[in-house]
Amino acid sequence: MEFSEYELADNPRYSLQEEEEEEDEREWCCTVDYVDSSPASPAPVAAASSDLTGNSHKDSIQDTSVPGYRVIVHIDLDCFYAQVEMLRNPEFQGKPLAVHQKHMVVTCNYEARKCGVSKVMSVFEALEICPEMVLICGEDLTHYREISYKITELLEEFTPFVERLCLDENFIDISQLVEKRLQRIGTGGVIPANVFVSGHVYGNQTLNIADPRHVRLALGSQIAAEMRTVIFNGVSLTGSAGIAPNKLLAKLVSGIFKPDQQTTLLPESIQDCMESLTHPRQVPGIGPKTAKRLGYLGINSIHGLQTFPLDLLEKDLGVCTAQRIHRLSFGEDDSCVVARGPPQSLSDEDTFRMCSSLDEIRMRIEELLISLLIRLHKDGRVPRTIRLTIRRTTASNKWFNRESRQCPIPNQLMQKINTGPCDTVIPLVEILMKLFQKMVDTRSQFYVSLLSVCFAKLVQPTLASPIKGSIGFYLTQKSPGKSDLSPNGKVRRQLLRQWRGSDDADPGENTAGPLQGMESYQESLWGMSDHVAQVNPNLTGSDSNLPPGIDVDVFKELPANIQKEIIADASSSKGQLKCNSKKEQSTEKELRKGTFLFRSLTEEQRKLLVPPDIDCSPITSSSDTPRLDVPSSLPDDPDPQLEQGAVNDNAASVQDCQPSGKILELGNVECERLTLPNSGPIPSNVDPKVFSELPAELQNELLTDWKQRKTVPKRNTAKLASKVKPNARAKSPKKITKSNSILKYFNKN
DNA sequence: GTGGTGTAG
DNA sequence: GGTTCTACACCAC
Repeated sequence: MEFSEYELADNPRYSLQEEEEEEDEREWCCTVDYVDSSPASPAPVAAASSDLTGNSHKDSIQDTSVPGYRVIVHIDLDCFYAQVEMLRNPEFQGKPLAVHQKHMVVTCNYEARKCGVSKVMSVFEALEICPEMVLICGEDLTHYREISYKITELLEEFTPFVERLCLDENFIDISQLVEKRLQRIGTGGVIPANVFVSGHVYGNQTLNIADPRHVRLALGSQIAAEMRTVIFNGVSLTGSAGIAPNKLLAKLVSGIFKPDQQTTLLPESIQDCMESLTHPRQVPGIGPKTAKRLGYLGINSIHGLQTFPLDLLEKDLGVCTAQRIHRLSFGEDDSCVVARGPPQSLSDEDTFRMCSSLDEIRMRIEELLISLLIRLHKDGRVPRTIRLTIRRTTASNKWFNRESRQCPIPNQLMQKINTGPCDTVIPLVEILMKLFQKMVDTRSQFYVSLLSVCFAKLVQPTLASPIKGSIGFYLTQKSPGKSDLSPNGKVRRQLLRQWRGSDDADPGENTAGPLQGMESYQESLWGMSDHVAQVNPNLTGSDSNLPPGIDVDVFKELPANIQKEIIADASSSKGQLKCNSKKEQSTEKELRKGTFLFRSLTEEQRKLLVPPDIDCSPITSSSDTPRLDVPSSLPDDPDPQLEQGAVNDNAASVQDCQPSGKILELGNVECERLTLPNSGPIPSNVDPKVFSELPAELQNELLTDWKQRKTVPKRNTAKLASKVKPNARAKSPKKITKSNSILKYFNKN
């Protein structure tokens, strides 16, 4: 087993130095001395394990070298989304509130539950039951994700053995914290008689301090209570906890007393606890499919599962699954708590009633992609794979299975993926459209009700060419007075937090409000903070004439000329950013994402902004040019827009995303001189109409760009494209500074 | 090793 | 079935 770089090298909290600090700050907290950063001390050996779903974990950090009774805590935030929303909108406190995604209520607070509202109820139904209910759309998970990671981080202050189950649930293995505390309170092996259980005990079972298992669980309950207190002090959210000898049981009992309570399960009550479940489906680890198959076997109760012949079960479900769920039915679960670190993939998806046109598919894919690119930029890692998932409804048969296709991301595109949407959106959309066409015969009628875009195989960019915004970038920067980048330094701790998405200071350094800093990361998205408010420092919400729905703070972050453009657009009834009630929200969202301008352009206009390094235009294949691994049987996309300005007449293909340079070529061809308002000469292969519809400033930017490119030594790019290696081309002098380019609004570098 | 699908929470 | 994610096992190639 190996510790991930994240776990050991990048996480200062697990260093010895930090342990000493932790001891000072919180004397009751056990030191984390089983993870030693010194090279002489080998990392703890982990056992391959499996979680409740049967997934094995080769990189578990469970330390099997320490004997003793396991104590696992499961913390489940109480109606998480609703709590977050009440925190963000204190005026909603005490009112019935539900959070919905599309037409479904996904969670609601206890006031709404009192009215009969429940999860997975339609919004319509919920409002009928409770007309005064506050309804909040929870489709944008950004805030929830932020707070969720903050909570995990707070828990990691106790121990590194924290496993995120989902946004609002964590498992914590506190076995070693318990052992430490035991050593501290037990003098000469004698346990004080005043050991108690914090919170409820399952079945009101009496604690027996003569039983070392009871003592450990009791101490565990105290640690769990402290964890809940830390969470509440840190983010003002309450949660319920379960304390038990394994993950399965901890999860089962955490929900018994809610909200803001906890339950400890003593070993003698395990069988009672399991038998209290009315159906196998209630066992975490037995999902709807498995439960259905059990139903076919006539197994509809825990007792039925426990007593069913294992060999028959194995025949039907396979040996592995059968044995696993059979053991689960007895409350046995030896799976380890696995700190997984950063997510292995980032995805975004959207559902809709029906989508049957390619244009709409493209638009939705682009929206998902831009949203994902922002998260990716913040993450700092680079994906090697992109995946498109769809759910379609055929005319003959309604089915809900998902289908997906994926492909590697071309190297040169991968390297640019974190620099800004201009560089990558269009080629990535083209890739995704190809993947879509790989699944759907677009020549016939199709209906799609879900689209999901996923970046997978996330890797750190090499330190040799770190991407700004990534941890790698900061680690290679030498800034005066901040040279402490040692594994134990607080700078590193902050970097970790930046990666996590909360830029606020260390606990203890910042005692301000619970949500402070949660949104601060947005300021740095796409490098907008590099060009910031000093452009127009006096602007305020009251005098800005901003269109409704635009966040003043975000607006102030924008360059002055863009601010003017927005105001001008707002005052014009024909402005591109004109808002209707629905559009207001998307405008704000886009502003927050820093992509509003890009999105306000037509596709053809955007293509003009594609930087020269990435090109989707067709190029004759070359042996030394990396190619995207999409089967050539894909139907070629006869997209005329792509062919515009192409080097040759080949049909556009995903495979042809090459670093050659559409704009570079534009700058090198003999230009037809056109007379347009604000115009100089524009390249012959630029549609004058498309160009003329661009905002004047963009026209000027492009003209300047083209003019500059004309100073680049002339060369036959069509030939060059097939000869020059990608890396060499990436470093070619054609890469013009973006300081005066509209691209600066999108690029941080 | 890669890609597609299914299961799970 | 309904949402929005994230993760991983298993299988085919």
